[in-house]
Amino acid sequence: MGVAERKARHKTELRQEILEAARELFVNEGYRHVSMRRIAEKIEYSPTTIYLYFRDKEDLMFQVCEDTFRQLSEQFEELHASKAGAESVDPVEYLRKGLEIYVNFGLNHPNHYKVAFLTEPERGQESAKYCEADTMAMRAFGYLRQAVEECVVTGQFRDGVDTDLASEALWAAVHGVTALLVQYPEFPWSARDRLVAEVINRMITGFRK
Amino acid sequence: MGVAERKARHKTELRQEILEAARELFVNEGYRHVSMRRIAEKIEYSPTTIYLYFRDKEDLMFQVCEDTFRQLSEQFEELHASKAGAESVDPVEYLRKGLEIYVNFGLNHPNHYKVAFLTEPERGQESAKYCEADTMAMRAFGYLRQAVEECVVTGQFRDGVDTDLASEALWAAVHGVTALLVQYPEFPWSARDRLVAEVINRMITGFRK
DNA sequence: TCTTTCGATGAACAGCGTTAAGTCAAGGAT
DNA sequence: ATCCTTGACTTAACGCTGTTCATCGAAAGA
Repeated sequence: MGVAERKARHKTELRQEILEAARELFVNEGYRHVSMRRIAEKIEYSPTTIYLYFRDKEDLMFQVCEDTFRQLSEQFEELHASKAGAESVDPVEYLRKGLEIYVNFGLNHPNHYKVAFLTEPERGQESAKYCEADTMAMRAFGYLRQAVEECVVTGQFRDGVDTDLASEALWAAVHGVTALLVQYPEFPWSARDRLVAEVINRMITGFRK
Repeated sequence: MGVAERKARHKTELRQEILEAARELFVNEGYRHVSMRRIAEKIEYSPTTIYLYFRDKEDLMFQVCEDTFRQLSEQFEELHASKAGAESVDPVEYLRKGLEIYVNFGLNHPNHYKVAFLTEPERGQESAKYCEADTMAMRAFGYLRQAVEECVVTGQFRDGVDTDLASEALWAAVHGVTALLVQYPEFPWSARDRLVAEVINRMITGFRK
């Protein structure tokens, strides 16, 4: 009964092919400027075929972003793993590195970041789709929260710092600088590195004892 | 020769009517979900008439946002004026109030905020349109910078704080929290007020002596 | 060989932003 | 009073869009 398996394999392959074509177009041209017909053309299938694999255009983009944010999670995991190897790591420095990874990830994948966080969602669809517990973006947020908690329990942070509140505030801050740099690259910002470091450092200083 | 004047008056009236209809639709339903045809229907004119008054849909939205951000500038001016009346004002508290005004403005005009800062711009058009020097948004940023400078020159901030860098960093932080709250209102954030205050307070603490 | 299954498609729908050509009333000129 | 011009406005259309539905056709099972 290898037939069903071969078919299934082909199905997942085609699905992957669609995802890759869509990713390339979305990343280079942005969500709004890519049509289903162009994606179909790129993979040399009919536009309707895509709908056999993805509910609609938004779902397709969501899956593309999931793949990308999986990479972000993996970078966090690498960081986590490197900590296990080292002798002893300053929890605050660990947190700082995580925040830097986050911002750099956004700067290196601007269109994914735009779509995931800077695109007006379709009406009626929950805007919080990317925020649901089982998404890659939320998994990444989990790493951030963990790093913050480490700072709290080891007494690096001031008394009374709430882990959840602090995590959200830090996320908001790094999201802010990432979003502005990604969306308005032409704006005469101070040097990117300096600005990113400034946001991260000032926030951390605000929390640190 | 009152004829030309009457015509000109009628023209500006109709222009205003279009702006108001567009504002209501955009604010209630979001940029992407409002069509030129629906705006035209609302004002009981043909869709093409709108193009006699605005270059295209994006230009129309830009003008709507300019009107709204003018309100933000006015709120900053009010704050500035209230300072002139008072005996002596702590520059840091003045800055904090400005930041709070900014965030609350975004939370009170979520769709304007989305369009101005969270909408993927059309291809080929400069994304930095809202960032050009003569826009209302940039005028508002000028107020922020001024408030930061006041903190720097009165010695409220740590040594070596760069006014431009600090202004951008603060803007990034408040933009971040505003953007996340506006875009993902369903996310189980900590209480809005607390989160906003956390971001602002930690940043200010990071700068303050 | 006949039937069923199901992935893929062509044609179509309703809507979009935008443009070119045309209409028609009002104002100025003779 | 008639003609001409101006210009605000509309009608019709173009080339798109995302999406759906009925249909086709090849491969698998009976």
